[in-house]
Amino acid sequence: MKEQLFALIDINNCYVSCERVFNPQLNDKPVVVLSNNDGCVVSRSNEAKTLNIGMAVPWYEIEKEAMQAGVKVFSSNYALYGDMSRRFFLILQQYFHIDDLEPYSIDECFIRLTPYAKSIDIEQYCRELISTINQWIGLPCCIGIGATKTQAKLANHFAKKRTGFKSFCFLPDLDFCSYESLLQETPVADVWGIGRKISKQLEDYEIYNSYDLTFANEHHLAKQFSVVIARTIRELKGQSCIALDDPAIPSKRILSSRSFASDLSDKSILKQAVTFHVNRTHKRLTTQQQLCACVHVSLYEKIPNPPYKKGTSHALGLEYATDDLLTLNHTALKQVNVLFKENKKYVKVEVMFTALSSKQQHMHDLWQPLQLIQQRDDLMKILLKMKQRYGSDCIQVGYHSTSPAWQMKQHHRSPRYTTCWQELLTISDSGLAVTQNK
DNA sequence: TCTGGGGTCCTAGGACCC
DNA sequence: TCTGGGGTCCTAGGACCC
Repeated sequence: MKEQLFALIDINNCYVSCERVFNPQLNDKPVVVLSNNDGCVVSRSNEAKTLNIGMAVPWYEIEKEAMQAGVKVFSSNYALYGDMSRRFFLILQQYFHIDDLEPYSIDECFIRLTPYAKSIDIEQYCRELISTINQWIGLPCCIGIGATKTQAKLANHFAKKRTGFKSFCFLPDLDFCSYESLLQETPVADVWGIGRKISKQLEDYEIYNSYDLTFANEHHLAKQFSVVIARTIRELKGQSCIALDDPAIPSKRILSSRSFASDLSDKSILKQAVTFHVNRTHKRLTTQQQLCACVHVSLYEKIPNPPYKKGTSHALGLEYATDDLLTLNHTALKQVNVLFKENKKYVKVEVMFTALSSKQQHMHDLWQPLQLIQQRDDLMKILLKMKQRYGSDCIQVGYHSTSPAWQMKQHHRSPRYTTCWQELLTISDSGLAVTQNK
């Protein structure tokens, strides 16, 4: 198999770096940016890191000490970060074809490098990119390159932490001994996909660093944990298992949530909050041109011990997938009535839409993406496409059993029947879903 | 009338990421 | 007294279908 190459580029200490662009006096000073409601630390400058200010630390825990140490603190300004991020991705598009880019977060992007490997000097090209980004929008970046996405992540980690690399690390160029010793010096929790819980549990298997994990028994660990860890091991060894995502594929879930500044127990205010979140979620739903199949509402109540809140949720499937705001809001509010309890203190509310396209994920490979077919012409187009793809004249037709009308499933389920291509020409019913006969 | 296997769909919850 | 706000994927288990 042909060797693949992935790069990961990201902005160093993104939010802090954005603040510094507009306030150069912050350079060389310890700076932190806080999350919503100034809850916890979400970005730190290197100077703040050396003061041992951890990521995601609750601000109230360190506020006093940090202020004494002269740390500059900012509430997050997502409009600013979003705008800087947009410029960052625009520059990337000048260097790589858009199909070779997978924006991974507001400040990170995976790049498919394989097509460029032969025609360019990769190191020179990447260093030029880093310097362009710095010159044009003032943001510092690092690039890591590996044969897999997990390796690229790791390489980016090295590029950032090891000054010797000077912001650029090309793993395939390292000799095996250097790679081995870097792996040994990297705690297993720093591997992409291995979090706090799993890394702790891995100690029972005498796996402490990335090297231990790379050469661990994949099948054994897969049994103990899940297939995810087996995939990570293969990726560490250079066997690519995680492909570049297609950014055109819309999200499966869209959610909006927020903690309240203070807890509340008034049902009508809670309903207002839910409506607010329905509005936000609905905006993203329509931007992505999706339909909502199911509305989930979660209310979080206050509890005395960490994590200080506990959620109860309720989901309601819609009879028809829709993007109608009034219907969605009505559905969400109904659930507040179900969930709400008098005398409880609520601290957070969440509204989530399951988008229609997620239904496709659960369907058999041979299912044509679920569509409600209103027009006979549309039906014919789909059937033609299926005929081309599967080369079959035999097609199964029925109301789809995964109609979003879960509550009314019994009413909507109809026997599927097998028919032939010619017969279908006479069908003009609406609300049909179509599948190839197995 | 009873039993069972194979499969799907859905929920809840856990772990991870930034 | 104070602990973001998005997302993803995976698993287990119950209900249901043929």
